[in-house]
Amino acid sequence: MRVELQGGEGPSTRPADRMSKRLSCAICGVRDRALCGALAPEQLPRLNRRACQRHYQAGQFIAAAGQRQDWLATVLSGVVKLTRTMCDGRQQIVGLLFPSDLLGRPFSDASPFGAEAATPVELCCLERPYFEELLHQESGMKHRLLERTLNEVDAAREWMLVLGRKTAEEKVASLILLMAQRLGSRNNGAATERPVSRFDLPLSRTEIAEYLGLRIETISRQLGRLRVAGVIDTEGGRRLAVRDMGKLEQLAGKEPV
Amino acid sequence: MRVELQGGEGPSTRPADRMSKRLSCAICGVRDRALCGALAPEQLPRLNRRACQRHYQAGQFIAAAGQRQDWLATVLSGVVKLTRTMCDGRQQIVGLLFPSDLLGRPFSDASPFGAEAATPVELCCLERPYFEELLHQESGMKHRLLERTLNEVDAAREWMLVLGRKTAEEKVASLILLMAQRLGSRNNGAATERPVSRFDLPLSRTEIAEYLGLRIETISRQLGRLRVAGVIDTEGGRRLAVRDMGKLEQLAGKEPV
DNA sequence: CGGCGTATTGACCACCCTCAACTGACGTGG
DNA sequence: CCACGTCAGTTGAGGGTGGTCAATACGCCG
Repeated sequence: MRVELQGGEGPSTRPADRMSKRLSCAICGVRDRALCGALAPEQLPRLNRRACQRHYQAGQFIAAAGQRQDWLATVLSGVVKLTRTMCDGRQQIVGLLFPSDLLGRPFSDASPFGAEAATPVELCCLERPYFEELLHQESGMKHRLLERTLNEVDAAREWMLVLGRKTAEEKVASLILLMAQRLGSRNNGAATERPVSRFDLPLSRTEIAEYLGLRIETISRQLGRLRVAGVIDTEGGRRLAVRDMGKLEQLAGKEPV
Repeated sequence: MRVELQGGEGPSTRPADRMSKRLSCAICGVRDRALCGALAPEQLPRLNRRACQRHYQAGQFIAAAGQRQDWLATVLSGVVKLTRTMCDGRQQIVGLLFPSDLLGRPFSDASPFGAEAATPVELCCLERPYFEELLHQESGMKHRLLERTLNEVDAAREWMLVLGRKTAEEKVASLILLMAQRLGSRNNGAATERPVSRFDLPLSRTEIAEYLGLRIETISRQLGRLRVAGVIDTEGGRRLAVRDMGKLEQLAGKEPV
């Protein structure tokens, strides 16, 4: 198989599909941060033609655990949760994907984890064989994937500390902090942004509990405690405002150094 | 910087260092599984000259969290634990490295995790700049690293289920199962081997507790329960024998499918 | 308004933590 | 040779955090 990508066709000769505007890499909001940001602008039109957009409603399944998945995707908008379920129904959220993150397990047909839309989600999908061939030809893209994956290992291990050693209060505080960091104003997903102090939680109480290894009632109680302590404000079910970021970090058990 | 690797010098012309035998890639027991297994045999002598072996006793620190680490290494023998510590002393083991695993965080000076020898450890070290340059030149090696890192993400996420959702008994059973899988007879570290039913735990009770998010007393009690249930035998502190592997898997909450 | 799903609050309790004492192996030194 | 200290592991008693079950409140929509 040979992926043709170099022969950048001239401008304004793109195929006459009506959806091309919605798929255009040129105006893609996450390209600079996604894997495809490693490609040169001339390569985009061809990539564009192989990409296909998919939409999911909140709660919809994107991929089942252990199932064969014949495409991979970049998250364009929304939040995707990766889950692991035991046979008796106990479930753990093992990761969250934000815009620009890659969904899918390269070089392996089936992932042991399920993927589910936590909010409405837009994906930009590529067929698996095409995607993997692209990786082999574009070493810059492969390098980006490697860096991303290394960061994900670090993040997963960091979360192991949360799950294994923190109290319920620290867990909830850690989650709020994580959300405040990743839900940057417009550039959702960037980790380096300054934390935002007012946002909608992309997860229900049940999902928060599944991410923190707690029960839903415990989440409610701890959020209540944080509210009466003046650390946060909760307005309705999902709207949340951080009143005292320093205190929140302290409660999350963040290292001083 | 240009890493010279291709010019394979002829046989029997190797430099007259007295330690070369102990460093020889030719007789290295983990090469086929380690990153350097992606290199052609002709490339080994030069790699050999840049590699340096280090030894650690059990309990010795290899790298401190947040500290700059100017080399990376392949684990030749022994078990390395990766730890994350909170300012009040609570500690979580976030990963274990077995022979052939890579120690260190490529493309980033400092890792947020500490590395400590759980058993006596032998490392095969390369300077960071040399290692990273090698990765750029040898795409096969880079690809191996990518696959390895993807597997590590999966393993870390799998462990998040253990930490977040399993009971103490299931946690201990899961750990024994993990050890039985990774401590293969001679090829320590290979994940695909059939589980071995008799081995020495590479971790103390305290370390097991730190890996499972439990207390040392709970470990003792759960091991006791597994022993009276006839699932395992404990002979002295660390020697352990699995009497009923099926029951152990069941207790670990392993999915049937 | 009534029905439904999600979130909150309360009462009770179990699992695991905490603290403490004890055992056994090992090494040192009188 | 045994006394002694140390360290890792075991065992026991009691308590606290978070789980469980149930009732209630709230938001959404027909």
